[in-house]
Amino acid sequence: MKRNTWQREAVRAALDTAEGFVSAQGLHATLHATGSPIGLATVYRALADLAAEGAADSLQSPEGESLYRACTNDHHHHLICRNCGLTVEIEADAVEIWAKNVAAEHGFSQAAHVVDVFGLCATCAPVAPSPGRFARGASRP
Amino acid sequence: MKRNTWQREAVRAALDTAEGFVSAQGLHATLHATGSPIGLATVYRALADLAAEGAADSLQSPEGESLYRACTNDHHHHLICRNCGLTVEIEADAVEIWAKNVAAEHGFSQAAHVVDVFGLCATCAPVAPSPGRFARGASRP
DNA sequence: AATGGTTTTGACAATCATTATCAATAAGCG
DNA sequence: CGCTTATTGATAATGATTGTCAAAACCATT
Ligand SMILES: [Zn+2]
Ligand SMILES: [Zn+2]
Ligand SMILES: [Zn+2]
Ligand SMILES: [Zn+2]
Repeated sequence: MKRNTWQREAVRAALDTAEGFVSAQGLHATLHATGSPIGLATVYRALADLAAEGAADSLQSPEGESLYRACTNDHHHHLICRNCGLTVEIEADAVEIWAKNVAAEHGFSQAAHVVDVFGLCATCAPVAPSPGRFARGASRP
Repeated sequence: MKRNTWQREAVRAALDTAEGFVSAQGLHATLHATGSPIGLATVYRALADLAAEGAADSLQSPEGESLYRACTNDHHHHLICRNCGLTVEIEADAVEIWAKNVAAEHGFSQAAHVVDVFGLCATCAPVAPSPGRFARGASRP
């Protein structure tokens, strides 16, 4: 049976207040900064649970770090500024259908997909195009 | 000045012969198995260079490992069996257009995108019920 | 409220991919 | 052939994530 602990609530609350995607380490630091004595491993576990039960959305930064965000419970994707981390939720029914079809056409089942768009937001576009946190890994367009 | 070494050629050749995406560690193991004394760090560096100059395509497995593949120089995406690693190149003009549009609509520039579909291939579907390796990372479909 | 079986926590060690070091090597050039 | 300098590679270091396991917390039940 799944039990309710203040730790899990703390992580859920911290996720809700967080702006954009955050890492487990980042969330743990934030929680500590607000006085919470929660353990790092617990943050990892709570985030994994939240993602597994659909309460959190997760993706991997191009550097390989797992990032989490409170999920609105409906499937969507993200448009992420690689300089400042600004994240916009986007829906794309056409992509959903395409992904489902392309998997089926090749005999694949249990298909999931990774669809994320990285770019420079309107605010960051003018400034120096320094290779920020999200600078590596994406397929070249 | 960039120099030509047999190590870089070995990595390039190994990438060309590799089936589907391979990790740096995997390529290094393969090279060793064929008698090459190339160092692990060198494989990492060569792969990073190849990816940077567009000769290799890279993506991250749901487990966070960086995978590489010889790039055919034209933009495409991949349908990957999460059990055996079978990879199918897929093209999706609709997705390309969508990605470009959604970025523009939100004022994003220099947009790149990550679009990959993971699933179980026809061969692996009957024998792999465990969702283990994909429990984390990708957006839920 | 007290009990007790079970789950969860958390400090710490362990793992594992990747990167940094840095002396030794070798590519390219004249 | 020698020189300059990029490159290599053994190894240490890093850093995120996971495993361990005794102690603490949860919660149904008494
Ligand atoms: Zn921005
Ligand atoms: Zn989707
Ligand atoms: Zn397969
Ligand atoms: Zn594309």
